[in-house]
Amino acid sequence: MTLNQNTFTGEFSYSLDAKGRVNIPAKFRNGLTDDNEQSFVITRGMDPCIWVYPVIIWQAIEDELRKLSSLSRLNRSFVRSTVRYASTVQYDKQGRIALTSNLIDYAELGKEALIIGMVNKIEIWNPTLLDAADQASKEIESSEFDELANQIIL
Amino acid sequence: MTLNQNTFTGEFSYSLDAKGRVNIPAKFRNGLTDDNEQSFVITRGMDPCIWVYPVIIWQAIEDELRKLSSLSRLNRSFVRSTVRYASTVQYDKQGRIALTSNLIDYAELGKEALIIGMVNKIEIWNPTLLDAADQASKEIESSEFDELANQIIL
DNA sequence: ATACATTGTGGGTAGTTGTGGGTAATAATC
DNA sequence: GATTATTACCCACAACTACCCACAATGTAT
Repeated sequence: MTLNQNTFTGEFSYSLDAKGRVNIPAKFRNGLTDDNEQSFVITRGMDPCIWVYPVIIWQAIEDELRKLSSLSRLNRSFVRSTVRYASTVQYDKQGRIALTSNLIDYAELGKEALIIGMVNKIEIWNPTLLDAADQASKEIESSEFDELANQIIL
Repeated sequence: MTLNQNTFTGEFSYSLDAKGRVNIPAKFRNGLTDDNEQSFVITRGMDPCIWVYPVIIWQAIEDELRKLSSLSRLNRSFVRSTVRYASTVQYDKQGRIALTSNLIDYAELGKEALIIGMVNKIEIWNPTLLDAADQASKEIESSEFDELANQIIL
């Protein structure tokens, strides 16, 4: 089955082990192109979660960042904040990646972890925090969602 | 018979088996173009039912979502809510797809399932819930239907 | 009306996937 | 340099999923 490559959808409930490892769902691993060499870049998300990019996709982001002039203070600050917590990880023979303690703290991860496909990247959430985020957005966004939904035909 | 491809109409009453599989009506399978590789994307409907898209149609949606920048909180939230429950499934040699327990719960499916063609997608309903939805809409919509009917030539 | 093909339903089996933990190699600390 | 902590690699089990075969009911053609 040749679907879109390096593309992720769906939600999975997995667990962090004592060593801070999480499984990458088999469906996601199988969708990875070979040039990624079983590797992802993990970094802080803009929400309180961990973002996981295929290295190939991440390289494109790096290229964009490279174009931003360091003369601007805003640019420097933006580049720093996106790159600062990023590291490359390769999954082991069981399909797991090791998260850094820094990122685990940031996303407030306990034993449970929700893994969510976000098209071009993956998010790792503390289920409780995601619920809270869902609630918060539900009230605000329903009308704005309608507007977006009008642009994209479901 | 060469009707419109990837297009679905009609209602079928099928059953879920113990493993959570449903048959896709033969008429729907035969209408699928080959580039779908016998596969659909299943996800939450906006009503309490399951939406089933031919992968080709879904890929167009994904491409739209990919264009939305993750810098906007609204966009992140929108992408997450659309993609979160979506997964690709391929039907087996008997023409069945396996539903996820998540979606079965959401649509409150028991043994009976109503499968309804919705032109560019398919809906899977709990018959009881569909009756209820029918009742609820009957009262409200008849006048609004008239308005829509003026835009679309039947 | 009969024979044949197709379609829907059920279940068994083998392979895959998630999870836990053990051991060796590397790095950090005193 | 010795000891401890951390990281990477390997193996093992249990749960789940995908694949296969079988049968019954329905529809179609001769």
